[in-house]
Amino acid sequence: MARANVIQKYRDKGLKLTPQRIAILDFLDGNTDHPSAEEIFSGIKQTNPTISFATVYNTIQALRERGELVEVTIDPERKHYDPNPEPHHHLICSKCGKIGDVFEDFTDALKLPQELLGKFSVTSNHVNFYGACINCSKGN
Amino acid sequence: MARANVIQKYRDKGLKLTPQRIAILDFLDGNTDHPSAEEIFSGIKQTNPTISFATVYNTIQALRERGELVEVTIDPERKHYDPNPEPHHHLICSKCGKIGDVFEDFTDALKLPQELLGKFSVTSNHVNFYGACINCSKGN
DNA sequence: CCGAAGTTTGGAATGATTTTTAATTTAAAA
DNA sequence: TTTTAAATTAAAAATCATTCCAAACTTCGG
Ligand SMILES: [Mn+2]
Ligand SMILES: [Mn+2]
Ligand SMILES: [Zn+2]
Ligand SMILES: [Zn+2]
Repeated sequence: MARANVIQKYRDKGLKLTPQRIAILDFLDGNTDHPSAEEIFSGIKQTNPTISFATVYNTIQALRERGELVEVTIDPERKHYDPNPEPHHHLICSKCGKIGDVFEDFTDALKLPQELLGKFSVTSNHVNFYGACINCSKGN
Repeated sequence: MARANVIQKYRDKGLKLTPQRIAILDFLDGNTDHPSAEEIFSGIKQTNPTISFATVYNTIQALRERGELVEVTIDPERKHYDPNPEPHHHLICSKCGKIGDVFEDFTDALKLPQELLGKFSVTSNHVNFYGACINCSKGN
């Protein structure tokens, strides 16, 4: 998305747009790396050397409240963030930790077994695929 | 499993069996609640008032190294632990946070889309089902 | 029993994340 | 523009789960 459009989009959502926020939005726009807060912070710091962690966390929260950013709970060490709020699944490389996307709806296949049908009503599902990314498969 | 058998099982794995460890093993044996470290700690403290958090974490680690306990990374706030190391999937109640088990192998249904086949080699998968447990559905 | 090796403990340290603070900046209305 | 309330910022402090540490204590084989 063009930067001007990104800015317009968030202005419409009632976000006051500061240079730091624009840098964060810019960094996240189209980003499929599932960065952690720290990774967002250091990515931004290159162009905004004075940005603080609080600003990163504040903005993460503002975006989450507006449904524009999703917390990804896959890495036991830290939270990661996904600027794509569409439901999708993830690949996790057990070697390098890289998180990739899988856009496919498995809902039809993911039926609960009989004995659980009356005990839990499912509203959504999320699949994690563990294995090795191509990079880590090669250098094995 | 009978307590004597549990003890034998871990002795065979080279674990020195202290009263604290036995209490933890006892607490975990057959437990399907996916407790956090804190929940293990307070569950044990009733009968072992002097136990420390470090012991709980030490034992968690010892059991994990022996493949007897699995870290569950579902709750963004804290780690949970599952004494069932068999591959299986989870139900997460979005209301009360309760984590339940789903014993069913969806592997055949969970094929990566064409374009990812050459980019990632999957070794395992894990499905999280989100929704409402029967308790939370009723009191809705 | 003895002793080596492993374990427990309480407290301190760590690391990610959140909250607080006081000063600054902004949006939006006049 | 000017005003003003609300939002934002950077830095510091607080929080919370988890890990580390050094000293005291157990376990278990011999
Ligand atoms: Mn994603
Ligand atoms: Mn389970
Ligand atoms: Zn990799
Ligand atoms: Zn529930």
